[in-house]
Amino acid sequence: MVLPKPMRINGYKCFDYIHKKGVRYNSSSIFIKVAPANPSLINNKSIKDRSINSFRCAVSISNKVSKRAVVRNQFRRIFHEHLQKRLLKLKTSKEFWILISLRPSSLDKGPVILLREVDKLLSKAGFLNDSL
RNA sequence: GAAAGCAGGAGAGGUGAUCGCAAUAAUGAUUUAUUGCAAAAAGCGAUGAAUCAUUAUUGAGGAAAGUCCGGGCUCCACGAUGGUCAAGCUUGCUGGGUAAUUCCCAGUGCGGGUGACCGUGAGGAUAGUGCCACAGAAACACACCGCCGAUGGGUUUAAGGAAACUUAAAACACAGGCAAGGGUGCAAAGGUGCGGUAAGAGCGCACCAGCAGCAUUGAGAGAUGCUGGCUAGGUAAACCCCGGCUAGGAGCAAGGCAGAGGAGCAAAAAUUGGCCAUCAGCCGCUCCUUAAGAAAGCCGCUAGAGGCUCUCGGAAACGAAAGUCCCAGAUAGAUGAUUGCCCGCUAACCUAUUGGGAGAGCGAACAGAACCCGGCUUAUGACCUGCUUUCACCC
RNA sequence: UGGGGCGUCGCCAAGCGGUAAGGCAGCGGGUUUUGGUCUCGCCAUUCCUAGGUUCGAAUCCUAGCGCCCCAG
Repeated sequence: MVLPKPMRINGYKCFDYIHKKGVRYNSSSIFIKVAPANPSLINNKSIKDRSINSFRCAVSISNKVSKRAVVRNQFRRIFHEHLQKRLLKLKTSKEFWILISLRPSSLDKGPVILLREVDKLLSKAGFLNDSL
């Protein structure tokens, strides 16, 4: 299961903005960056006006995590499905952009452990107070 | 029955359901732009764009990979054609195939295998240069041990002679002859046998191997036969020589067009230019910058040296003709999750058997399109089909 | 996409056809009352992997694996 297009982040400039302005939360095999939304950077009209809820997410998996594209695709699908479960019903007053990035050490851990780490990091950022 | 060889097939076992993602199409709704009717507004209509909803269709591989070759396509540079030189090329037996190739098919020679069959970078080493460690006499022309003492000279002995001296006499081995044998080494100057000789040697002969010439045969690489004189190691994936081929540079991040800004020319003609190769027709035109750091304005962008079926030509690679089909186009990058039924396989253990375990479990390998094709290479669990070989047993 | 380079002992490395130098580290002995210093010795079965050329490859050729760098 993959997030629908309006919940993803598009374009080089958006990622550049998150990397510069976002607040970083670390754990052993994952880090996430959270930034308030900046819709002026999105030029694509088809996506700009639509917003299902107040989040946009991106999952970034480096070549160093695994050389094989199949493995990286599997990780991406697992993460997207998990994020859809957690964030689809949440609503906040502001819009936020979230970037989730895997470190190379995450290959050895199973997906269950990694998803727990994501939950921890999201609650650190202040989004998942109730669910935990 | 066992062990092999070759060729091919197919690649989450099949088929449904629910949810989800992407693209396209249709319908409807909303918003918006242009425009028509209308004096204007309201309203109605047309066209386009965006979003949402519903429905339908489609949605990765045999290697999508490595990016190792060859092209298509695009722009820049460039008068045309031919030749020479330089440069580059794993280009290098023959004939064919292909858009092209370092690819494919068929054959020749050589090598491997009992065989089916497999492999093959397969021009030139008297065009030249280099290298061949250690060992060994010597690594390209040499003599350590050894063999000989024909020929020349000498010493000693023997025989003859009174002596000088003489001798188809013997021994020694100085000059000399030899390269058979030993030893060295990956490799030592064609190999084996017989003759021959002082000893030897292609010195002579027979067979084998190699070279040259001739004949026959084949499209050719070659094959077969006869004759000849006996012939100077290896290495060119060392430099090189010969023959052949290539002709520039960049690469879809190519590039093109909307759009934006600036400058100039022209003001309904003419000229120039564009659509467009020409006529007609239409249009204000030209130049520069920009047109995001790869999508996020559009095109390029998926109809292609395309797939499938059948026929014909060919030994095959492949070619020709006909019919039929449309089969991914994303851009932080779409293919996933759950599950029903059928099908296939299965461990420990129990039992002692075409069994239970099993109304359970598993259905797995390599692996993810990014402008597109053809090839090569590499990765790949379990499986299916056909042909062939060897061995064993039975009839 | 295009181009360039490197893999040799635990680490740094030399060698580019003929027995794989050297330093650091490690281990053992000696010197010393002990430690350090000094000194002697040991330490590469496979030179990233697999084929090939060669009498003989770390070295030459081909294919693969891994790592790094440059250009836009």
